[in-house]
Amino acid sequence: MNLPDNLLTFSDRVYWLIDQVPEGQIATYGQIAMYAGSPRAARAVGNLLRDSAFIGLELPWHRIINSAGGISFKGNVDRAELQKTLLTGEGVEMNRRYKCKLGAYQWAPTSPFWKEEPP
DNA sequence: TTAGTGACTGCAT
DNA sequence: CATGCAGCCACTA
Repeated sequence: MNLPDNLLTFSDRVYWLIDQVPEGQIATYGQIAMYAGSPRAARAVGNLLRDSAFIGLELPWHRIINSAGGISFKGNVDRAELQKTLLTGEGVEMNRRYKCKLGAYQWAPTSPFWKEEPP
């Protein structure tokens, strides 16, 4: 599969994919990793997402959650609270343990590049 | 080239 | 359910 110049690297695809997730929907780290072409790089996706904030990229970072349907911000309470607030504001219902029903909001790629299968 | 890092995951307890 | 843990991986210094 031929990828466009702006999606040649893993990180490029990760950022691009995350940017595709629409309001009111969510995706897991593992899901992003899979569509980016490295099924077992969920942890790396988390790292990239953390870096994106430092770099200054504007992404819907709050729409990415873990495989359990919860927020993965054990270390930063403020950030976790913000993520919960943002998601709730978009209609994604979360319980007081920062978890939501994955199946009810999970996103699926619509791009011609990943709709059928990962690159 | 190598070793360390961590917004992850699946499975066992 | 909630914890613990080993395996995994792109990045970086």
